[in-house]
Amino acid sequence: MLKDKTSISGQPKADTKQAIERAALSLFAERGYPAVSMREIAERVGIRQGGIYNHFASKQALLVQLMEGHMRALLVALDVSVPSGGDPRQRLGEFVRFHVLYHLTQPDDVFIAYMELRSLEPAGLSRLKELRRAYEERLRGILEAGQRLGVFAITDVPVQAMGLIAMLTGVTTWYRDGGRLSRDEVAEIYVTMAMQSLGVEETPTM
Amino acid sequence: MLKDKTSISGQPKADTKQAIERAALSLFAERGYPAVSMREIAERVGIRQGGIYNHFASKQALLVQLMEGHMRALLVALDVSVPSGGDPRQRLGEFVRFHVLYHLTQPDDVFIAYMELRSLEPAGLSRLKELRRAYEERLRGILEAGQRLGVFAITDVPVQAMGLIAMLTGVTTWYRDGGRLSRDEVAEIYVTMAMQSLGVEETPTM
Amino acid sequence: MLKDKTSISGQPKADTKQAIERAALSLFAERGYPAVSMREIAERVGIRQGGIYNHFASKQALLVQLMEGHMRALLVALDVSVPSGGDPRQRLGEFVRFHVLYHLTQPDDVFIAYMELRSLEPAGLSRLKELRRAYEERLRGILEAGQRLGVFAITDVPVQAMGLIAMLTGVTTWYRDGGRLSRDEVAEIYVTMAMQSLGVEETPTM
Amino acid sequence: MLKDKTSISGQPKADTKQAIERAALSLFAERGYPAVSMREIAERVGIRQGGIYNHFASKQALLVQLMEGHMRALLVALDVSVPSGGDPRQRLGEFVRFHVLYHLTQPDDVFIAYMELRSLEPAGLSRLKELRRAYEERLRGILEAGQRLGVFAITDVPVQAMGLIAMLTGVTTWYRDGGRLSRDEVAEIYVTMAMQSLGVEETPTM
DNA sequence: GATGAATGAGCGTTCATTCAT
DNA sequence: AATGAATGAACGCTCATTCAT
Repeated sequence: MLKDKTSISGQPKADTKQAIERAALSLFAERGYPAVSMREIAERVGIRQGGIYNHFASKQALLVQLMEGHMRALLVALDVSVPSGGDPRQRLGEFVRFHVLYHLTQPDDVFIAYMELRSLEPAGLSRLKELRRAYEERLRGILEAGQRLGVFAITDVPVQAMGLIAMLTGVTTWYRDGGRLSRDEVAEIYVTMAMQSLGVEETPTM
Repeated sequence: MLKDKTSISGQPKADTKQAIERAALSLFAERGYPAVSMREIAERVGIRQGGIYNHFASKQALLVQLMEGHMRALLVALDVSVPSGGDPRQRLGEFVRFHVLYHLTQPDDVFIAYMELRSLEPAGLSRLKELRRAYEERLRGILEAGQRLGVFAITDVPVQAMGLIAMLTGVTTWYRDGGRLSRDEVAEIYVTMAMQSLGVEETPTM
Repeated sequence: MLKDKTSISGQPKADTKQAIERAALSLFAERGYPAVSMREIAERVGIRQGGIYNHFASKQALLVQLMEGHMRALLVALDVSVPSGGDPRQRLGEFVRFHVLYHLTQPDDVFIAYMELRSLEPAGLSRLKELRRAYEERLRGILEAGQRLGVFAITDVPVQAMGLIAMLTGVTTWYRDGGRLSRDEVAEIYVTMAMQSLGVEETPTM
Repeated sequence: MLKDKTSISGQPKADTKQAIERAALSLFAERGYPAVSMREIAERVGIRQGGIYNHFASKQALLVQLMEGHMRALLVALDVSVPSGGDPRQRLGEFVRFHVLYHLTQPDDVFIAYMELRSLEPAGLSRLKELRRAYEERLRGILEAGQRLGVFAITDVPVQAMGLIAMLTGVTTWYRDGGRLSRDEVAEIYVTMAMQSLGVEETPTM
C-alpha cells in the first residue's frame, strides 16, 4: 500500500491539496483566520482563488481540516512518546519534553489549534473541544497518579494541569531557534520548572 | 462655571468616545481585531458607523489607543502594587498576585495587548513592544534580585521570567468567576506554584 | 459708505465668507468641484466643516456664487475695456487683449466657469448659460460689424466666434508667468493670430 | 480549433472589458472622473460593481487605460493621415483636418485625455504627458518646416502650435452633428482659419 | 459665527463563493 | 483540476449636511 499518491507510472501527482493546507496553516498562524483571504492562500500555492474549492468546500472546512488534523496527530504522537503506566514523575517529564518539543517543532499547528477555536462554527467547535479535552486529560491523569502516590504536591489537579499547560505552551511566545539555548536545553529547563512546581526534588532515573 | 461637562449631579455626559473604546475592547477580545467591523462597534454603542470617525481616525488608531492605554495603566498599577525594594520573595508574591488578579479583572485588555500585536502597523507596534518589555523587566528585576541574594533557584533568568509570565497569564484561558475557586484562592495557588518553581520553600511573613 | 466690513472701531471683522470663496475657487479650479470636499475648503480657511454652512447654504450654492460672481465681474470688466462703437478691428484687438489678459489674471474663475457647468444643477445652469451667451454675444457683435464693413473675411460668424474664443481661452493651458514671454507679448501674439484668422492685414492705429 | 473565442458566425463573445471601457469613457467624459462611481459604470455595463475588478485593478487603472489607449490610437491615426514629408502647407491642412475630424469623431476620448490629466496619479501622469508631447511635436514639426521654407508667418513656433491646437480642439465645445454645417465643412473652415493665422494665402493644389 | 458630534448615503475595494468552460 | 468571470455582501472610510451648544 502506497502512502502518497504516486501512481504506478512513478509520475508524482501535484498534491495541490496538501500545498493548500500548508499555505493556509502558515498564513492562519501568522495573521489569524479572519485576516487571511482565499486569494492569498491560492497565490501562495500558485493557483487561482476558485481552485481551492476543488479541494475544500469552504474556508471554514479548510480551517476545521487543519485543526482536526493537527489534534489527531498530536494525540497519536503523545501516546507514542508518553505511554501509559510507569512512574508519574518520569511520565510527567516525558509529557513536558513532548509538549515543549512538539510545540517548538509545529508551532503553527499548535497556535492555530488554540487561537482559532473562536473562528470555528458550532459543528467544528464541539469536535475540536473534545480533542483538546482528551489531550489535557492525559496530563490530568499523570498528575492524579502522582498525587495518589504522594510524589506530587498538588493543591488542585485541574488548576495545576491548566497552569502547567499554559506555562509550557508559553514557550512558543519567546523561543527562537539559533538563540542561546537549544530546544532540548529549553525542554529540560521546563521539565525542572514543572517538577519544582509540583514539589518534586529528585527525579528518578529514567 | 464648570470647565468639564460634569453636571452638578455628578452624572457625566454620555461619553461616546469611552463607549466606543469599551465596545471595541470587548469585541476585539471576543473575536479578534480583523473579525470585528466598525459597524458592529457602532451598533453596540448605539451610533452610526461614521460617527466613530468623530472620535478615532481609523480602526487601527482605535486599536492602538486600546492597547497603549491598557499597557500604561498596567504599568502604573504594577508600580503601585509592587513597590521597588524589599525581600524578592515577598515582591515576587506581590507580582504574581498582581498579575493574576489584574488579568482576571481586565481579561479583555490583557488578551488584546498580547494577541493583537500582529494586527498593529509598524508605528504602533514598536511603541507597544517597548511597553511590554518594560513590564517584563519588572519581573526580571525581581528574579535577578532573588538570584543575587540566593533565595531563588534559577537556571536562566530571562527564560524563567518568560515562562512565569506565560504560566500566570494562562490563568485567563480557563478561570471563570463563579467556579469552584475564588480569584484570591487562584492567585494564592499561582503564588505557591511560582515559589515552588523557583525552589522557595517558605515565604517570609509579610 | 464703507466698502468692506471694517467697523467704526477699526477692528477688522474676519471676513470668513470671502475666505471661503477664495479657498473654494482655487480648490475647484485645481481638482474640480466633485473632487473637493467641504472639509478641505474649511481646512484651508481655518475653520471646521460645519462652519461653512453659516455662509453658504450648500456646496452647490457656493459653486453657483463663484461662477455667477465671476461672470458678472467679467461682463462689467469687458464693457469697460471694450466700449461699444468704433472700428471693429480695433475693438477686436481690444477684445482679444482683454480676453487673454483677463484669462491670465483670473485663470481659476475662468476655468471654473467653463468646466463646472456640468456640475451645476438646473437652476444655476440656466442662469450661467445666459451669462456666457451674453459674453460671447459681445464678440459676435464685433465680428458682424466687421463683416458688414468688409474688413473681416468671415465664412461663418458663429463658428468663427466660437473658434476664436476657444483659441484665446486655450492660452491658459500653456502660459506660465516667468517664462520666455510676458503676458502682454502673448496677448499681442494672439491679437495678430486673431487678425490673421480674419484676413486683416493691417490694423488701424489706435 | 480556434484560438480566440470568435465563433464561426463571427459573433464575438460579449466582451465585458470593452463594455466597461466604453461605459467609463462616456461617463467620465460627461461628468468627470471623480463624479462617476464604479457602481454607475457597472450598471451601464449590466454587471455588479465588483465585477469590474475582474478586468481592471482599480478605478485609476481604468482611467489610465482609457487615456493611454486613446493617445496611442491617436498617434497611429495621425501618422497614417499625415505622413511625413511634402509641402508643409499641405501637411498642415491634413493635420487640421485630421485633428478636427478625429476630435468630432471621438470627442469623449479627446476630452478625457485633456481634462482628466489632473485625476491621474503620478505614474500615469508622466506616461500621458509624454504621449501628449509627442502629438504636439508633430504639429511643431510642420510649423518649423513651413517657417524654414518661408511659407508660414510665425512669430513663435511653440506658442503658435499650442494656440492652434487649442483653437482646433475647441471645436468639440460647440459642434453638434445635425446642425447647419457638416463635419467636413467645419474642418475646411478650420483649415482656412489655420492657414490665415499663419499668413498663408493660397494653398497649393493637393 | 463657530464647533463637535451625529447622520444617511455613498465611495472604491475586497470578500467567499459559484459555475460554465 | 483549474480558470475567468460573475455575484451579493460586506469592508473601512468619506461625504454633504444638520443641529444643539
